[in-house]
Amino acid sequence: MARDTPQTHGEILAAAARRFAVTGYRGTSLQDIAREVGCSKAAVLYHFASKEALLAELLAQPLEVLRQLDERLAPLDGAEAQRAGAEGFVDLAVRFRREIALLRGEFPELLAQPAFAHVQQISERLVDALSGHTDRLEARITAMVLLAGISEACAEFVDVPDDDLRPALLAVARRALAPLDPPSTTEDRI
Amino acid sequence: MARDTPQTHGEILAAAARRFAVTGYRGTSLQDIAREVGCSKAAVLYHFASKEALLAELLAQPLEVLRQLDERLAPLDGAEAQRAGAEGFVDLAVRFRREIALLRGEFPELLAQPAFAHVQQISERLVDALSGHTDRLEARITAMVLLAGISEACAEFVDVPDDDLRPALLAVARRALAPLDPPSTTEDRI
DNA sequence: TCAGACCCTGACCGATCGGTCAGGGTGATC
DNA sequence: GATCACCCTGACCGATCGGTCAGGGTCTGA
Repeated sequence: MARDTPQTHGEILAAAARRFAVTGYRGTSLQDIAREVGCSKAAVLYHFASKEALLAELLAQPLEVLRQLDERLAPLDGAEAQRAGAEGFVDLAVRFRREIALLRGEFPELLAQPAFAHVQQISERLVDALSGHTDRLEARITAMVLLAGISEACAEFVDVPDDDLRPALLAVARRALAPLDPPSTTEDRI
Repeated sequence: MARDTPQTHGEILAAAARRFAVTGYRGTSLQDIAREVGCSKAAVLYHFASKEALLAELLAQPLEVLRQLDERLAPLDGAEAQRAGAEGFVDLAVRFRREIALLRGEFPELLAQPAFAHVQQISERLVDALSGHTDRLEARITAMVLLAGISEACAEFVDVPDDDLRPALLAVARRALAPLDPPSTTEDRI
């Protein structure tokens, strides 16, 4: 038994993450990954049952963190949900920049697969929390702009240190959500 | 001479747009497009020199509009550039939802190709305008969040009428840019 | 009636994809 | 020295990709 693999397993995972971040999931072949590691394509498939399994393992941790965020947000309401949702998602996005970008950029259809069905649901609940559990179209659009924008910005500013990126993203989120946060229902029209 | 083609040309273009929007550029084969049109794959390649040429024609109009926006923004400065940039991009994104989503979602590498090099430059100038031509990291991050978020939201809310979507997006943009718009340099920290 | 442009087809091409498989090297255990 | 699990390789598979090609209908104009 012991551990599954000494080091190659991890090297393959890291190489895949690097390649996926540059050329995307579909744009990266097992051969590409093998070349980067310095082993054969068959070796990659010895450590991982399939290309999809490789992706799944790569996404396991960020998806688990996303699930935990979903759990934390469940009992919250209104402005509280918005604030916690924004902070939680910014943290997550900053921490898992590459993985989130990968997920968001390439998988309207992969996320539609049954194996990732729960992710879709969690995303919807996150939009719901960010919009303060309102059905108002404007609130939902704001939430979507923020979630997608934060994801993309994280992927784009890969080299910016976490401690610079996080507060800036939080500030944008707060400004964007501001007039919706206090229930100043005076302005309904733009 | 006369016109290039009677109707099939347009049908192929429309079918390609539909398929690309669902399964992405790479995820859509010429066979898929041909099947949707009801002709052979060879017919598709009779009307378009290559798959890439099909994409180029599909993107021609939105890219031209983007170029015009870039031109309009060139002489503007500061808050004026921000306002015009936000309004112009919201209009463009709402109008060309599918194409923008396609471009943004799939082509970190296709955009890197020489044929699309100018698009990359225009995008950078657009970020520049949205951040009020400032080098401040926070401003640039805000701009990126907005541009990416607006694109994604447009793709996500395909069924929302333009007249509902546009004002909502403009409102988000104004809120997100608000504290940066007047140069109230009192707050530098979050 | 014939020529030629136009539109399209089916067969085919080489390349590449994800994945399989038989077998070889190596190191620990008995 | 034999055994066996583990790690890995090169050769190979069927499928599919974008793209080519020779040729066949169809329509028009001379």
